[in-house]
Amino acid sequence: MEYDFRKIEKDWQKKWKESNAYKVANDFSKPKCYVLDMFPYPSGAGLHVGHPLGYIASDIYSRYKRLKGFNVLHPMGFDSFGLPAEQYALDTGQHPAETTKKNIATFKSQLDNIGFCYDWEREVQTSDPNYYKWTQWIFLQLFNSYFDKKENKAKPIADLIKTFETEGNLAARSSQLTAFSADEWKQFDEKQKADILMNHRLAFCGYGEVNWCEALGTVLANDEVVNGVSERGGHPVVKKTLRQWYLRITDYADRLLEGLNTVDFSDAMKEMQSNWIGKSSGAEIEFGVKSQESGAKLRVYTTRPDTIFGVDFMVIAPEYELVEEITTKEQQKAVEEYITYVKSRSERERMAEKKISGVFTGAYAKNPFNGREIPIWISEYVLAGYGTGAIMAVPCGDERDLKFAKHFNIPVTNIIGTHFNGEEANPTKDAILENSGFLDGLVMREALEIAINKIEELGIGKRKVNYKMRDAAFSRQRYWGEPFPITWEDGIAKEWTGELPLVLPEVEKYGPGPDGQGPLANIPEWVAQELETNTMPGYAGSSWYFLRYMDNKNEKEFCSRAASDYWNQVDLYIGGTEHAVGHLLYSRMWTKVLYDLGYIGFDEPFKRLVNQGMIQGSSRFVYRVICKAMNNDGEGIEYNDIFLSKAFADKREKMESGNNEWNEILDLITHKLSIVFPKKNFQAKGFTIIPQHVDVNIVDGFELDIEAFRKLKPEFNNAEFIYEDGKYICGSEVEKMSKSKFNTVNPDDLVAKYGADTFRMYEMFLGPVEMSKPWDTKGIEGVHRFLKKFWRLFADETKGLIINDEEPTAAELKVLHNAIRKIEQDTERFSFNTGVSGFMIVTNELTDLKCHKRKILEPLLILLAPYAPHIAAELWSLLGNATAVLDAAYPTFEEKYVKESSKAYPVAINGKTRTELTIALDATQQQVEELVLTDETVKKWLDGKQPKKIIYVKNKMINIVI
RNA sequence: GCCCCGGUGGUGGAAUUGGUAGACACGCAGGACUUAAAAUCCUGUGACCCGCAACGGUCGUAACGGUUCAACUCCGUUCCGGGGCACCA
Repeated sequence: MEYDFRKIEKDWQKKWKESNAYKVANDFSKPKCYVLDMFPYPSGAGLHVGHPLGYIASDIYSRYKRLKGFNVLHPMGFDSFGLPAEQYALDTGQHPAETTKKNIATFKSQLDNIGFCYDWEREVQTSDPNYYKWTQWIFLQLFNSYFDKKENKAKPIADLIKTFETEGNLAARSSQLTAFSADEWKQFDEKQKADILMNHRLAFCGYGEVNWCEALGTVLANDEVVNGVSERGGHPVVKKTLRQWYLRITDYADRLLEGLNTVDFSDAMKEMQSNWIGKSSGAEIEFGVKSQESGAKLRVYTTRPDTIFGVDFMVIAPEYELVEEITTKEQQKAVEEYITYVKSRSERERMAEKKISGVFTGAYAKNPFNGREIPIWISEYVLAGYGTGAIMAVPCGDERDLKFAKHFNIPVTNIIGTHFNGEEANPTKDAILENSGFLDGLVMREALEIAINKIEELGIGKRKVNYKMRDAAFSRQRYWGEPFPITWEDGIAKEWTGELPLVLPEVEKYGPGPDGQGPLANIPEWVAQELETNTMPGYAGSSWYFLRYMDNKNEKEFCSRAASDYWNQVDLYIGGTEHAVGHLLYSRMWTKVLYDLGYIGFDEPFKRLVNQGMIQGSSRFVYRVICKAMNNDGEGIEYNDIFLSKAFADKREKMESGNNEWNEILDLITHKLSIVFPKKNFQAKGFTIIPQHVDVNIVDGFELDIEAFRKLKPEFNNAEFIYEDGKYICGSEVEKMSKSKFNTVNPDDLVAKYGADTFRMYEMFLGPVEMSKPWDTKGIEGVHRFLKKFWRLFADETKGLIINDEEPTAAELKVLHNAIRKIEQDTERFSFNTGVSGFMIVTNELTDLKCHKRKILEPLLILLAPYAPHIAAELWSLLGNATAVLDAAYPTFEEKYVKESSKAYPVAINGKTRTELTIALDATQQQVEELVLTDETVKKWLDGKQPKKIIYVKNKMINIVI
């Protein structure tokens, strides 16, 4: 009776499907547990071994919770709108809906293969009109709401209109919005009113810069732009301003920050989010510009108004509105050239640039306190979207400013005395100010407040809280996304009056529309209805999908209140850190809005978040040689079907024409040429080595399977290989797992070879779920061996079942209960790798004890069921159980079976362990000291001396200080 | 550049709260079983030194420095790898 995993797994998957074993009911009588994975984008490459890492972890946890009596919601779906499908459509003409459908089918079959406990009845797909109907509906809620600063929450825009009608916009006096009275509001025409309301809507329209590629006639995503040119075709890319939709997430900045205190995310994650929000306090200060009689003012934001006397220059963003106005004639050309240069640069490049660049405008600002003239510069490191787009540079206190000053020979004022050495800027707040007018002699920390007060008093600026976070751009000039249920009449955006969903129309081609508009602008009927031609971005659908799973068939609501009250927050959310500041912030914001508007009863979506590490690919390379050769008859060829093993290719750095390494390779090539062209007598003259990715699936460790290689690439049927030690060794590199790098490993292949249970446990055994690591299939055998060994506790090849009903011994009970404790703890704390090793240990121990007792093995089966559900189900039923192991009761750990009365303590001398002593657990300090001093090893180390101190930590260790 | 994470034997990793570094596996080496292979089982396996022995010694958790009776764990500096930086998802 062998462990026939192929048959067992197929049978059980079939049984589970037929019996609806994973159906989740909205059974409100049971305690609930909501376990969620970040749903995947169904890419054409299918699932690779990196995807299931988190899915297996959550599956184990879900099954574990079910055994513990919870009603567990553990759904799966697809984030099926997105750029790759659209690009594929552009390339091949296939409708994204078609390819997406195919890809989803592949993903689902791959997922089912691994034996996950999803209730597919609850699946959601963001590109399904029945789903995006509600995405559009929520968008309209955002569009029809504003953020009430007083109540610190979203409210219907109708409320705001009422306020305008009765009190006008008096509150606006303290902000940058225009103030008006109730009467004035009533006088405004429709367009004026609409424009004002647009300044308050949570989803609003504005203008923003995009990566524009003229040659492709389209807007490009950041990762489609490489070094200022388009990734496809290498065309120039510039900034272009287009009308865009935004979400007013900045209004939620404070609540997003505060909410972090109520959720169980890692400190790193919380830190990333709060850094992204970037709350800072300081002041906005206005500086007069010298050359401007018009009274143009330069408004800067600074967190350090205390350093105002140390300002040696100003830097404004190249996009700053006053650039043209203040630039002097002499500097005009230089400024224009610089701005042209900056236009070709992405924001990322601008921030990452180490090289200092900038240009002087010729204009000077005036320090409002001492009248000092300060040169105004333009530099790319100041971004228009941050603060006011202008900074005051204080080189003695800021490294970046100091480098800039040094580079352009701008004299540096020292206001912090000895705290500044002229070499390195010092951002201290503890220095006593010098050269600082009325602030002289004050500690900076205190000067800060005094400076702000003075600035406000003089009316040259005001206290200001600033956020680094910007409002979220919420539109794309693309096809494959949710259409906005918005129409434009006379420049006024209005809610579309039809019945949702507003279905994405068919298009003939997926290319861009006119003037940088999306493909929808090519459809006459669409344009005729004055419908918005932008579509929503990828994160629209993913910002609320966790709510739809709760009640995915509901046609009347996005989710019934009863369902969301019951399932409530996601108890455990698993996904990668790459979503730290995108998806996780947007979904938190949407949840808060839905809560504010009374649609759900909680304002944080995810109670606990676990970040799974990324499984990287371990790529393999072959080194192709392109060589030139000649023979004595003057015949010359270029030949490129020779591959060098790694050891030779590694020498290429050292190679120079004519040196030893070079000649060695030439000889090897010449030899190979004599095999390919037997009578020609070619002599290799020169060569280049080109590393090429090779499919990792035909490489064993580092050794290339040449037969498989020839089979896979018939064009290399006659290729020659230069071996080392009789093998062809490949190069390797750790990279992202991707089809284009030929380093993807398909779980299907591993499941076919070792079974789903082995695959699941191996992925967990690889290491902590949170850690990133390159994939390596080596080692899976060990896990497979373990499952076979586990099987042999129950069944013998020849004798069949070997289970008996004898009473367990104390030793056996101890082994079992140690395992219960370890595995339960490890599962709870998400340490699945040590959990797996716990199973290995208990199996090894029971094998050594030759234990085949039902009373020991049956509880063990329940422990294993979440990790390896198929083998557990099979053995469970072989033991004669009529019920499903899925709903068995989790075994309870009992202390009494594992209790010890003594412990083998490590005894250290000066911190180094020298021996071991077994001592009763309830021993006192004095007893231990006496005992320790009689020990031979200790005596030897003491060498007759008296110990200075004996440290005894109960249940831990003993340390003798000499 | 900025923010976050990581670095432990030949390899993946363990050490949960500062308390025996290397659990559990892989690989490798040797052995048993077998006509043979597969499968399975047993033994050894961080480096170095001494030695008849070892339940003997020294070193060792990226590097350097610090705190402590005690540091993989805490602090500081540096190096390397990964993720994010607002239109990939």
